[in-house]
Order: sequence, then C-alpha cells, then structure tokens
Amino acid sequence: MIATTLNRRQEIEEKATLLFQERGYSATSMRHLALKLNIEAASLYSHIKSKEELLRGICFKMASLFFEAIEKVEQESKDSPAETVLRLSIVEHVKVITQDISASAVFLNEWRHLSAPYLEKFVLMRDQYEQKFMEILKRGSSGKEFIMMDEKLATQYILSSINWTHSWYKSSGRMNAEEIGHQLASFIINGLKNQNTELKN
Amino acid sequence: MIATTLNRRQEIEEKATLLFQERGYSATSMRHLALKLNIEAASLYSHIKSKEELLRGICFKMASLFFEAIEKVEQESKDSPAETVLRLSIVEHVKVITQDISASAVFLNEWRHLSAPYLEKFVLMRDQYEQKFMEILKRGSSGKEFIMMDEKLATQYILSSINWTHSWYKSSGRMNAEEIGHQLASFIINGLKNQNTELKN
DNA sequence: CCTACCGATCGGTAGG
DNA sequence: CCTACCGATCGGTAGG
Repeated sequence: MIATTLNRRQEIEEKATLLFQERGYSATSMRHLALKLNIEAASLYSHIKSKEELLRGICFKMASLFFEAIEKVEQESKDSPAETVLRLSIVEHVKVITQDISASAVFLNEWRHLSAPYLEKFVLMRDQYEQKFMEILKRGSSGKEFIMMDEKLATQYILSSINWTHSWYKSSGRMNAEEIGHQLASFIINGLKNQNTELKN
Repeated sequence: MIATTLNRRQEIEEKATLLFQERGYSATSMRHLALKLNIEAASLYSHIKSKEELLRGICFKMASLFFEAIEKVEQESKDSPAETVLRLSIVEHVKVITQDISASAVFLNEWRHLSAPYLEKFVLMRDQYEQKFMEILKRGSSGKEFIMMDEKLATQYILSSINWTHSWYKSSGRMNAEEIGHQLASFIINGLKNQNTELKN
C-alpha cells in the first residue's frame, strides 16, 4: 500500500458522494462509508463533524459551480441576443453536471435532507439560479426572439430537461458534454422560437 | 369521529405516499406512518406485510397508469401523424402525473429502494415505456416530420421535461394539467421540427 | 388494534 | 485511527 493520508478528507468526500448517489443519503450509514475506506466508523469523526456536513459540502459545492458557470456566461455575453445567452447557459450547465455526475445526482436528489438553516439557504440559491434563466427568457420574449405564454413554465421545462442529463449521461457515449449541451439547446431554442400556440390537438 | 374502518388499508397507502414523498422512503419510519394514523406501529402489520410492500404498491400502480394512458393513445391514433401521437402521449403523461402528484413523486424518486426481483421488473417496465416514446420519434424521424440526430437523447430529453412536472405543478395554478401538457408538447414538437443543427454557437 | 418486546443498526462520543 | 460504548430508533413478531 502506498497510501498517503494527506487528503483523507477528500477521499471521504468522494466515497460519500458515490454512496449518497447509489443508495441515497438516508440509506447510507457511516458504517457503509467507513467500510469503503477500510477504517472503523468512529474514525470518520477525526476528519468530519457529522454525516450532514458531508451532504452540505456536496450540495453547496455544486451550487457554487452552477453559479460560477452562469455568471461567467452573463459577463462574456452581455450584449448578445437572448438566444446566444440561453444556449451558452445550457451548455455550461450540462458541462458542470457531466464533470461530476455523482455529485450532481446528490445535489439534485438529496438536498432535501439538509436541515435548517442550510435547507432554506439552499432553496434560496436554487431559486436565484432559476431566476437567472427566467430573466434570459423574459428578455428574449420582450425582444420577440422567443414566443412563450408563461416564462415560469418555460423555465421549469428547460431546467428539468437539462438537469436530468445526470441520469443517463455516459462519458463513454457517442456524444461529449458539449455536444449534448448544444443538442439540448437546439431543441429548446427552436421550441421557444417557432411556438405554435395551438392548445388543442 | 365518524371514522370507518372499511378502507383502513387505503388510508395507510395514502398516508405512506405522502410521507414517502415528503421525507423519502428510507427516512420514513413505520412509527412516523403509524403516528399519522393515530395507531401503534405494530398495528400496521395487521393490514400490510412490510414497508416495502407499500412502496411496491405505489410504484407499480403508477407504472400501470402510465402504460394504460399511452396504450390508449396508441390505439386511438393508429394512423395519425407522429406529431399527433407524440402530443397526445405527452398530454396524457402529464395528466397521469397531476392526478396524483405525491404518488408520481414516489414513483420517480423512490423506486430504486425496491429490492429484487421487483427492482428489475420495475426498470424493465420503465425501459419499455421509454421505448414507446422512442418509437414515436423514430417514426416521425423517418417520415421527415421530425429532425433529430439521436433518438435516444431526444427520448430522454422529452421524458425529463415532462416528468418533472410533479415538482412544480400546483393544482391552484393558472394552467390546468391539459393546458400544461399541450404547452410542453408545443415546446417539444416545435423543437423537434425546426431543428437547426448548429453544434457551435 | 394493543402491549411488550426482539435483534440489528443508527449517528456519534470518550478516551486513548 | 482504534476499542468500547452510548441512547435512540429501526422493521417486524408474538400473543392476545
């Protein structure tokens, strides 16, 4: 064994992420986690304070990555058409997800197990992120680039379709993250542009 | 109290569905469930065999509803264009979700806690359902109704965007299930029809 | 539907 | 990082 204890904390975080993804946060015990690291459960507490601290780390780290990505897009495409901003935001979002599928899955599925006040803070951040997408849509809508009846519904629709990448993306697949992002962006943008508003078939 | 014990089993299932949605399956204990029904945890076992039996009931009941809905669409629109079949499939899918948001949330988020052989059976059914959507897309694609590079990606995209209705649908909202379904169908179908295949922005 | 209870497991602490 | 252990809680059973 050429094990180094230098970044034991990081190892713990990685294994925890994998287990939380596979079994869910609640169904993962500290003994499961310890087993993966070949130590005793009690020993984990020399490196971390609690089980929830691990969940918090994952959820807020991913939240930061998503924010950094969209803020970078905002800065770099200040004067671009809404279509361009939306496309880039989608592509960067998908890239963040595919860079760490496990952490993204935990971020998307396990955040509700956070306790106060972290839960509230998390929900607030998520709402702010959704708001950023909604503002792009509003801008495209008022500029006649996009046609939509309900910006809120359109926002939820877009985020749903790009978030779920984590559940089926395979790094071994035919398309890389950027290609998937652009393909999804094309579906979405074309849907927003050529909206026929028929409400009965 | 004018309580009737006639359908105690059904009451248990309803409360279990709500708890599994709110807290997740693993984090819900039989004592939580018993508390909601004002009985002792042990008493639940006069009506049910196990906790997992409840989860199984919910997951497979919803699976059946989704299958019934799409099979009805298939029968009634045998010779229609793929666009029509896709639209109706989407609308009916959204209707099934909105008719029982809680059960749909459990179906979508908690199925992985099923154990063998039910887990395998469930995944098989889900794959078959996805296959039905993919076949509609393939038909529309070969008939030049739809333009897409990757039917598999398009299928995942569509199901993601319509499944997530459960997380934001409010029966008190401005749009009813049918309207939401048609609006989502319009986004999706227009996106599939007017596909510009640019892969770089 | 209840009381009484089972063995297993939980997150976490004390003290080295 | 370990041993030894804590009180709490888990899904479920026996027997009424």
